[in-house]
Amino acid sequence: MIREQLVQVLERGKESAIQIRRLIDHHRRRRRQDVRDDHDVDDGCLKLKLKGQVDAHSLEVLTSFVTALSMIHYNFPSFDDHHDHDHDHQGPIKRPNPTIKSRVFGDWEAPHTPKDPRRSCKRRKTEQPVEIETSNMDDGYAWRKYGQKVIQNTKHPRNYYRCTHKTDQGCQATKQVQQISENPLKYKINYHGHHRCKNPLKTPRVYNLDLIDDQDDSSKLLSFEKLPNNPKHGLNPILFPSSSSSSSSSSSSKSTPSSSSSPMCNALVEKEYKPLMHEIPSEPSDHHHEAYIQCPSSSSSDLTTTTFASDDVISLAEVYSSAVSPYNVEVDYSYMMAAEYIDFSQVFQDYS
DNA sequence: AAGATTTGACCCAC
DNA sequence: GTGGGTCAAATCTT
Repeated sequence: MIREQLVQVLERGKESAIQIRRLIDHHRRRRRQDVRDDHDVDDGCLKLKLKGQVDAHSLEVLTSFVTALSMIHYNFPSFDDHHDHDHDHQGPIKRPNPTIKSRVFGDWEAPHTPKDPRRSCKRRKTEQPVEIETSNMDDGYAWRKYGQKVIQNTKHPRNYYRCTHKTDQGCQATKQVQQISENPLKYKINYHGHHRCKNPLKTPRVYNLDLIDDQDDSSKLLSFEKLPNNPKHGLNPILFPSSSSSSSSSSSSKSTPSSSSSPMCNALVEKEYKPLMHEIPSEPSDHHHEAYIQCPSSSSSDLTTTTFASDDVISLAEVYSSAVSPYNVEVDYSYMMAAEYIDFSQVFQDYS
């Protein structure tokens, strides 16, 4: 059973990787064609659109890996042992005896000693951190700073963050952020542990996605913001076509999503919108809503349900990902991992 | 007042 | 003994 799920998750990642390849090839061909035909090419617009599409697919690839690894770590803890021994060239890790120490999502907890409460929090990190370099400090998660340390041979101090939900939900995710000396505009971020909290994201996210219908040029974003013209349920799911040519016309008479803080938002939300989703009228909640999701290309009977926070602005891809996740609810949140984790500078080098 | 940040001290691995 | 990760009280911010 686990094996099938694992294959399924990885297959999805593979499919998305193929899509990325196709998108880039398609973009290259189209560009060559435009140059050959002597057409004016709005390169900036094209690049933005391609980036959005690649963003979405790369998110799926990343999610596939994260989900698969989580499944492996969770279901095959013995695999971790072999894995560590194989890759640790400094000799075998002195791992505590599992019979007396508990395993918590890849980290080994020290035994609890009431005399020294601090010691119970010390643990040996056996899991390799995920290391990225980025100029964007904000990865969308809610972090709380708990320390700062001057590290040898570095110009800037290292900052330590833990998930905001460590205390209320026991989330083990932490990250270390350090400014890179050679390039102060960039940060090296090490992520430790996985988010196990129910609501890891601090703000709604917006992605520019064109992956629902390749012929249709529009991206589709769903807003769950409360609008005055729908007082009954307080929910007004909206489909925003995003094939905008001008930059900012958020002053549209119609409503815009609540997460206007997103830099992509104004560019995306412009033209008239039309309802796509049908909310479930029963039990409206202040915080979460269930919603029927209908794929534009599917028949009307083909509906799935999912739940999102009332002020979420999310992409259809996230909805689909959430709805079809074969694993469990925890995994669903990994679909919302920050797209910024991927460095696209290489991908788009060709087009700059 | 509650939540976030700062910062010196503590603790563990090396 | 030292460096780095974490704690927790004090302080700041909202």
